[in-house]
Amino acid sequence: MARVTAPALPTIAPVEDILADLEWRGLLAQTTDRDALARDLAAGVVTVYAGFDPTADSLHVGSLVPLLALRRFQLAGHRPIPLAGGATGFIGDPTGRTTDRVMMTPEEIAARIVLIKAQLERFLSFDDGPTGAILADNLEWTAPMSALDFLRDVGRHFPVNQMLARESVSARLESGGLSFTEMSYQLLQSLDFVELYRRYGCTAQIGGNDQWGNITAGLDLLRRTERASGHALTFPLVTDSAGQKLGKSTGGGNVWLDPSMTSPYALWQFCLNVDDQDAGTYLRLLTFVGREEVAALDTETAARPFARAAQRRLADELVALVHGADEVARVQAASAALFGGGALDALDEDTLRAALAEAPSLRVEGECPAVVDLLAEGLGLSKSDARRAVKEGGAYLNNAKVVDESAVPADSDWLHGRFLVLRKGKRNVLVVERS
RNA sequence: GGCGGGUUGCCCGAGUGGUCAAUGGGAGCGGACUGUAAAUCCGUCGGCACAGCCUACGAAGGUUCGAACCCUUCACCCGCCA
Repeated sequence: MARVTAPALPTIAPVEDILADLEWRGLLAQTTDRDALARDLAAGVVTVYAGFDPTADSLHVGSLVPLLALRRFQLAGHRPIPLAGGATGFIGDPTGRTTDRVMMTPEEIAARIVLIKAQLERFLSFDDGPTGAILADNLEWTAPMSALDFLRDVGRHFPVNQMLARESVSARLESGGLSFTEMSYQLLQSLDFVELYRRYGCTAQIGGNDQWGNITAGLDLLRRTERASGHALTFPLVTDSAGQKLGKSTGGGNVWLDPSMTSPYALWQFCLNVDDQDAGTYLRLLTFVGREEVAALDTETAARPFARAAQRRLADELVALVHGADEVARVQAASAALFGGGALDALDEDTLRAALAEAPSLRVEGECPAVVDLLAEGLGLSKSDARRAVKEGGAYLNNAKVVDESAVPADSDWLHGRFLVLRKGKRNVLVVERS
């Protein structure tokens, strides 16, 4: 039996020095005493945690930075703890916000936590060994605590003048103030660090650079209550070359990990459309591809930008990481079919069917609606938007421009008698199937 | 509790009785150019049964032939005072 020749995705390049690797990837913004951290990492298993608040029903591509960083630590022989913010999600982190968060009901948060936890579990190995990951939820130790205990045991250690000085708080004071509830966020996060230390000997917390204040607050609390010292490590806040936060699609929406919110196809397309100058950066941040290979891809992209080698690799790696290697081939086939540029009637039925599963699609029965209605329905546009697309010459039926706003697909338009490929602009494709 | 300021479309932000679906900027979308990239230029940018109609300027009432704009009450935010 011949071995399967398809490359094993995702690629996991071996790493000798975790800190050096993080630095090369552009994942090191600040650390507390770096030499001490390096010594601890070299001396044995270090338990590292990162927190994930349930701000939506799914994590998004941006959340992958800390999550994959946990995995990087695990691969380097350390124990990762992904922490779901069942309690902190209640409060809402004021960091980087100018107004109060909208409070969610406990039921909403609980439902979200279930979803988030399932996603956190996908990226780490939860074996019984010394580096097996531990899934934690800060509601576990926060919920049983009384308000009095909290104020006495935790609040006591927080000088208000220091809290006020923190960037996340002072920024809010400038822009209209914040509630006591929100200001308490840093106490909760600090308590998490201490609890994870007590329970699992966790001595390091990682997060975005905007979390620096919250993380060091935790270190302070750890020192005061446990007389223990820990480490903080933050990543630079990643933005693309246009200053957008990582993981925002061109449409402005988040690129989610949940396939029902962002399809594998959409994720792959998102990667393929990454700016040339961001592709290498993303490869470093969001994949485990090694140094030499990334350098080669950078060179290749600079030499033949139109081939988008880095973007393609990023797309393959990320889809494999998030949705599994099996999904990659399907998505590639769908993308090739829909963007092949050739005559669509040359495509075979199987390819079209595959595209149907990956790309936005629509099923019609009986009489076929007008092109405008199909676009609106299938791509989630308003009728006005769809009509406008036609008016502006941006609507295509089987790669032919649609000029008439009231056009209805003719019988001869159906590929293989049952498929239509509609497009709005260059990259929004819709496959329609009739039964 | 008192006084003052504020609440406009996805965001910022003009407008202060008719000419306002509401100036401008950003984001987004479409086109041209390309490589499903960037930059640039042009267009577009509430909804719909689309040469028209409907809904909108925090909420509810009122004045008026006519209100985002004037009045009243309410909600929320900010500042100062208690």
